[in-house]
Amino acid sequence: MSVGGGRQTGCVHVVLTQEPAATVGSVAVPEIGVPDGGARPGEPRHLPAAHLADEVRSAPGPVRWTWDDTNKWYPELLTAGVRVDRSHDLRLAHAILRASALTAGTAFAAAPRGPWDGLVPTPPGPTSAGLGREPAAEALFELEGAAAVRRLGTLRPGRPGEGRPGEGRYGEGRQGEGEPGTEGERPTSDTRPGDREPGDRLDPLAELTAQLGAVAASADPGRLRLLLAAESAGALAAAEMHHTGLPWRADVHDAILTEALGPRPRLGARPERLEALVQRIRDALDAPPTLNPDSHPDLLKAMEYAGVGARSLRKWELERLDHPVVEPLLEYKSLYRLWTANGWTWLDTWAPHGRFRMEYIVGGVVTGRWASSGGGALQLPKNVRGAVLADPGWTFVVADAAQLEPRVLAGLARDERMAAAGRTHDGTPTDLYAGIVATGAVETREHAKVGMLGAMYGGTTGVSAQVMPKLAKAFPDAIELVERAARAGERGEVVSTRLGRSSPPPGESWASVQGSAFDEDAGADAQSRARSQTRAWGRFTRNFVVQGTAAEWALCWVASIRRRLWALGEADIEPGLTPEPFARRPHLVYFLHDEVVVHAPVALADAVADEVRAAAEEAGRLLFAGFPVDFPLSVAVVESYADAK
DNA sequence: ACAGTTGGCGCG
DNA sequence: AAAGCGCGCCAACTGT
Repeated sequence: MSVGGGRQTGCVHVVLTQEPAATVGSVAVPEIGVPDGGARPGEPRHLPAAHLADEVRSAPGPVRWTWDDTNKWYPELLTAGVRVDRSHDLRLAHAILRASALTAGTAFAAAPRGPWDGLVPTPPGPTSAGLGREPAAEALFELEGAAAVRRLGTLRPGRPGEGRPGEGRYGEGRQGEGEPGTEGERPTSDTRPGDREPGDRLDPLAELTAQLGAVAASADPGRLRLLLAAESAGALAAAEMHHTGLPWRADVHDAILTEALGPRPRLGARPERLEALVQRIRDALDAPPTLNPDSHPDLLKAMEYAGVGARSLRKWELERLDHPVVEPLLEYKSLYRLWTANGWTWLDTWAPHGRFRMEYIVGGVVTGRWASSGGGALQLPKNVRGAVLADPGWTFVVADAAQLEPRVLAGLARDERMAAAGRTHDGTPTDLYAGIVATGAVETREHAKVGMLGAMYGGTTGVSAQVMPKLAKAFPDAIELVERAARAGERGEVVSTRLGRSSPPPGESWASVQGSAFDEDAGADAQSRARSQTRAWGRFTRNFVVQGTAAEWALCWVASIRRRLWALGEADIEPGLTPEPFARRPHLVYFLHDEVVVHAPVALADAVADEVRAAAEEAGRLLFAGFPVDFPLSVAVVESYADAK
């Protein structure tokens, strides 16, 4: 493939652009950080969409495939059995670079809103949008060009269980900048469909050039470069996990449900175990058969009438009461949750053919964590994890980072004492909370844990508040870092993670609430509202630096695991249900903030475990080079996810 | 009839 | 013990 004049040693960007006539043009520019800093595009080549997989497969050297949105391109390539090694997701990179404090003052940050601002993520899975596979798509491309691409990006193949939850999450257009800052409001964005002009068109090459310029001009190009590479690698991993899916045994899931709830009921009916509990609840409350336990107002009224003395239905509050209704009600709530959130309907909708194909939204959380849409990929309850069973001849390597956030805090603050608490005298990594106890700072592991959580979340009450001063004395650097982040947030300032992802500014209504508190005639309630809002934002920024940096560690970890697993090569094994290009290779199947699950041929399990550990060390080095903080994992090789930990 | 909010709980 | 961070999802409820 002729990738143009920018080709040097190392990695080039190849920019994929959707052309109006359903062709794919590719353009090459020098990699980030070439001496002149400029982008020198090669001649664009136009080729039929159907040829792209071959193009990628036969790329002669290291290429960073650069595209507007990973999910518009990669699913089709995976379906064709082609894996991409490196990528640059312009949408994700744009969002980071626009907000980062490291690029403040660059032309990129100062530019007015454009078509790349607030793009709505494309859902995963092969769709008509990327490569124009479907005839209808091609026709539209010819008619309307890029505008049609965007519209088609919102279409998706039908699924079992139409009208599935979360459908409205994806859509045309862009997201607004968001106006966070009203009381209790989180800094997430609202969709503002329709505010893109019809003539707007994404120009990936121009955007890449602008992004490379912003990185080069930033306060720390190295960190941003790492962040963008990790974010994009995460997008590849997420698309691959959707492609392969998480092994899911419907028969085992059904057995779990039947055991807990009774046999699957006819549509619209309660399972028999739930029905029996409803009877017990009604009896205990002396309530009529019309009492609907799913209606909070109804139930609270009936409980008040029966003199139970509950003012809410929260589990922890019910547990404190002494009344015959408590036990059946708590059990009902728990089983009801299983039934509605992860019952037979969920199984049919999300894991119909031996795989749960989760939809991750990379960068979907302000802190940089992944979000998910539909299926609740990040909330898989422990009681159904037994259905996650490896294919015959395969096994799972499950790994999670031990005490990730406090260790990240130690690294961020370069707190040598806290880092040292995470290992024994001979340097072996150990339980960080036990290590904190060993320093004499606090008395019990539970105190160490609650204290650290309080420090990172902004806890102000209970044990957490009691222990904090002790921690501050023993680990002044770490505590100082989160306290400073909190104070910055209270002043309305932006804070940043290790690699340069920055928190959103508080927003206009925040300022107006603050302003009204300073009025001459400000009432006490206005002042207290402002104060409470200020503190809430401080807790947000306090947590942002830790949670966000932990997310960066996890991104680097996943990126490294992904690369290392591929390097392990193929095993001599029956593919099972896993599609190419992973049919005979170990591959990531699940990611949960600080935990991964790798589906691996049994013969490779030990090698996989080694690579996962090596990847954790690599992630630590990438973020905190030269600072001695460890990121130990607990690793288990198991047939069932339920058996991990 | 439909969209947005609320209370509650699942996960880290 | 039950609040301090970040989410998604459900059903019921509220607003239009």
